Amino acid sequence: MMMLRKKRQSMGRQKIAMKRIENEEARQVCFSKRRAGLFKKATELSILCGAEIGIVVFSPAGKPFSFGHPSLDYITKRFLGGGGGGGEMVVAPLCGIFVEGQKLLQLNQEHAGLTEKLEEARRMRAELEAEVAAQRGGSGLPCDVEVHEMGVEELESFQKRLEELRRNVANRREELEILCMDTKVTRGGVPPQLGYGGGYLGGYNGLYLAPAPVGGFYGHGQDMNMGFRFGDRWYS
Amino acid sequence: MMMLRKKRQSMGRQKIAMKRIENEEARQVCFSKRRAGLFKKATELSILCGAEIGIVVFSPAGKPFSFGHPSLDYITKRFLGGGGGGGEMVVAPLCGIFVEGQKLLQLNQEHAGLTEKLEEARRMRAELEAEVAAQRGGSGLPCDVEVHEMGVEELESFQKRLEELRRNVANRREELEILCMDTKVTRGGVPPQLGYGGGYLGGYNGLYLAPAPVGGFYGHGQDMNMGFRFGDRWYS
DNA sequence: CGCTCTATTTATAATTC
DNA sequence: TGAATTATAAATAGAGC
Repeated sequence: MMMLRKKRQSMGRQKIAMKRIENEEARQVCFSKRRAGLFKKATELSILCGAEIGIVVFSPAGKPFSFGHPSLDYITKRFLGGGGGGGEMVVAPLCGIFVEGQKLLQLNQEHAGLTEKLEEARRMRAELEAEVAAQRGGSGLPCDVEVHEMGVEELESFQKRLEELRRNVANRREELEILCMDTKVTRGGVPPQLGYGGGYLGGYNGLYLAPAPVGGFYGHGQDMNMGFRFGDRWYS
Repeated sequence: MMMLRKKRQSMGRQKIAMKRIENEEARQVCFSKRRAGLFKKATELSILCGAEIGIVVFSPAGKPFSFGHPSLDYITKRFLGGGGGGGEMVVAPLCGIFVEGQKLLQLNQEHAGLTEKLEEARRMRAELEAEVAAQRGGSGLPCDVEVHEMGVEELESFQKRLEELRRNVANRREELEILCMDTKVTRGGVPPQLGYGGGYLGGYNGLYLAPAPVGGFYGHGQDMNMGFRFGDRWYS
């Protein structure tokens, strides 16, 4: 028998022409994805090769985004100062950023610190949540291994607790029998605190989450010359 | 006889770890390729989406490279002008102050928001910690109230567990007695597999937070933070 | 939007010249 | 270095939630 292949769920990635995407929505979507991709590439480059990178991007809607490793400020200063190997001082293009960065450095750092702490707190929370869920789910009883590790005193007190519990269980059964189960009462379902059975495992780091760039247009740009300096030369 | 041409001429692209490439030559090669790739991506982004991009990169050897569309200069001015569209700001100082004010405002708001979130996360964490502690402290056994809420089936299975546990406890006692306690053995610690009850939930993929490459390169940097501004926020 | 999924296109690590 | 080649890892277009 043939394996009945599921109907194609997508046509897969299609090749696209290297020209401005006319559809506005598609263009915005593409921009978001590719900006993320670009920043990721930059991150990788800096990590893998120890390169220092600064990027500034204006979205089609005119919203500014930037990336910097170690920081835009640093890159700016370095660029201004003429950098190490290059020797020659590249003039003022980024000096404004430099000035700005100088004064904002402190706040930025503080901000970065806060973000980090937030991350950590959240991670911790997820872990704890999972732990709670695990204990609850496992009926809360210590497993055999744990019992096997106990010392005499621990065993003793543990035994007492067990006795107590047994009494409780017995009582409860009696109670239930008396009630004669003509009512499906109580026990709505899972206690609310439990939430998700498995615990949150969140895979994605929402690092790139961002407020939607909404903004006016500004009419210029498409046909201005593009190029890049490569070593000592300019390419276009 | 067929010419078995199958012999692999290369192993193809191999996956590489996201960490600094130690081999200097390989690092340089990788840098060249990836810088080209980065600039190409930037070009595509600007063409496809009409975005305006400026990039500055320092090679691991300290050589500066830059990319700009329409030009680095333009990007710089625009960035300085805070999206004014005109990009005509000529007087750096004034411009800097202006931009700074704008950003300060943004950052301050952001700061406030983050602080709030941090606090909330901490509160949540404390709560969960308390919960965990409570369960732990109670030797992990469900308390009376919980037993009192159980339904018949639950009670039944719970009873079974209790029986099992009792057996374990008994066994353990025997074991201990046999050992005659002339050796303080066992109880070393927690068996490795047990680890922390919850297990690792790693939701975090350090993609963009990668530990700085420890670039002893330019003699600075270890403690600088990497990050980028995305819309209104700074990410690190 | 922002995230997912899938099928493809691209980017590139490894290798050779 | 630099320019191919090759096989595989990654990015991402398109469509859906």
